[in-house]
Amino acid sequence: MVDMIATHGEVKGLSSEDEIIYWQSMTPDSIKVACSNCNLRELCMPMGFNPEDLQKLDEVVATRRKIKQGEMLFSHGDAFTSLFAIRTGFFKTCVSSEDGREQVTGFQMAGEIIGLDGIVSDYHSCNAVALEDAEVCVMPFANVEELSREFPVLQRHVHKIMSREIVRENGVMMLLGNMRAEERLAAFLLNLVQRLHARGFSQSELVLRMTREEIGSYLGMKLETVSRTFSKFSDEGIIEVKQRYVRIMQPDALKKIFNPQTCS
Amino acid sequence: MVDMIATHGEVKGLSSEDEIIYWQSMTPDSIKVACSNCNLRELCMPMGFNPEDLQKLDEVVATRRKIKQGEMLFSHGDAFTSLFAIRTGFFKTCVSSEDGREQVTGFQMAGEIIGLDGIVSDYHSCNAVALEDAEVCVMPFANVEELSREFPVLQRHVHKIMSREIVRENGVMMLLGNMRAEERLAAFLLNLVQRLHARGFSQSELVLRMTREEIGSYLGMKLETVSRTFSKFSDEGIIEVKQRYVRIMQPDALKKIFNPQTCS
DNA sequence: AGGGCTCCTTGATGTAGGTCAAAAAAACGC
DNA sequence: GCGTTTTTTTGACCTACATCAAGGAGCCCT
Repeated sequence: MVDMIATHGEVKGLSSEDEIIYWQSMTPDSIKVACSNCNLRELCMPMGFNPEDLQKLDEVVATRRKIKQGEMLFSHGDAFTSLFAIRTGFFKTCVSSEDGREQVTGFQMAGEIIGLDGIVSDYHSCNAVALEDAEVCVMPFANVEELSREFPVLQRHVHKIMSREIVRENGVMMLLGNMRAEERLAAFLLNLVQRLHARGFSQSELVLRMTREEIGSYLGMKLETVSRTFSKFSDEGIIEVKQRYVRIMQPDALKKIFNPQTCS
Repeated sequence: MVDMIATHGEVKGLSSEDEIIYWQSMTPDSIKVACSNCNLRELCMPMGFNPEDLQKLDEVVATRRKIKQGEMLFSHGDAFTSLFAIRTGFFKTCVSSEDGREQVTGFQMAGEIIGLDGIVSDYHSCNAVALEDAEVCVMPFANVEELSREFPVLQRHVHKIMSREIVRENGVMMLLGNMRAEERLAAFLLNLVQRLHARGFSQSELVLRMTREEIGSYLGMKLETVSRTFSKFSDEGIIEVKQRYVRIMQPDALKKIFNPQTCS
């Protein structure tokens, strides 16, 4: 069985014929987004709903929105009204200091939720940029909170999503504070490929949607260092790199670089 | 008016006579924690409750718990059941990699909430260590969620607390990824003193509750570099340092180091 | 009061990764 | 299809911070 690697933002089978027929069978007016029959449901929605509750849950999503590559979904200072569930495409989020330095705080793919930074102050504190053409489900936060009160399982889900983000950032702090360039890049690749694999893609091949500079910004290193480290891994036969395409030849070697303990 | 600087974990007036009398006037059995008349309420609880709701809200806190300096409130792998509101004392939270490297992910003081990392997987992923004798309010997360469903203002409050933590960590990522040692330490001092000031302490004097090594771990630098940078600031007359005691002589100079843009 | 801690400071030296520069390779626009 | 722009790679050199090392200061315990 051959895994797909082409488009990371899409989940295997998402743009299936079912999907197309579903859309065509409705008049433009009646096109209403519906979590209840979304292939991504298991990624961004809680499990274990009975059918009628699931119907109700469709109300979280108000509309969908398409974002072209390079465009911003939201940016620093924008009023916060909604969370966004990524349907297709790939995003980066970044903060920038007054003097223009930019820090990429994360890369997000289909099924992940962005916009959580806006809750605390009612305006966004970071930018979300589409790294490829994307579509998101717009979930007005008022809806999220209202339905959370009604459905404990949704409430718990929202809490877990936020907690997961906190724990992820803890891990990035460990990377940035304690790890060397090779360890950071190994961790980065392993994390990406693991998330892609969870979406039905290959666990050994991927196409990077971000530049060396963006990877570097995320990992606290310069683009030249990213490039050199890729080359080093490649020379050692750990990966194959051709521009944005990466093939992981020796996943264990990567794991060993990231964490010498766990692998022999 | 002279601000206090002695004990960071306590908020000005917290251990007042009122407090002592309040405790003495009750029999041991009837001692029940109560947010409704806690001096810290405005720090860790939402505003704008009417008295009877406030009564109800007391149910979030099950018990209190004292933690001695150096002891852990929770540690990696512990089952997650509760969030903790710090009443007095000062904590650090840290994660550690398999090979023993430790990354301090934050320092927390009175009125702040810790334990959010545990929500996602039902066990804690970091350690919380008391840097001085401390007392926390134990808030079973089940209570928090139940009352959140009943009181939208509490629900919103919980969401804001988690979002604030996400935004804080974004800022730390910027520090670790983009800033030089001096900028990191300046940012660190300004942040600490600002939070202390919000609790009624001086905006120019503070006593550090953590070692140089812990500061270094948080800021991604070695303890020697922390020490040298303190000395440099001291030589330049920006601060006065005597071991753990720090006096900020030129706050604007610190701000300028942290962010050249905002200050002239 | 004295001995053994831990914590902090400061100096000398080393190095990982940053900076600068140039060219090659893709990607893009018309 | 061709010129322009963006992205990537690689080399040569440099620097901010790490590492190693040695004292010194404060603190706890008996």
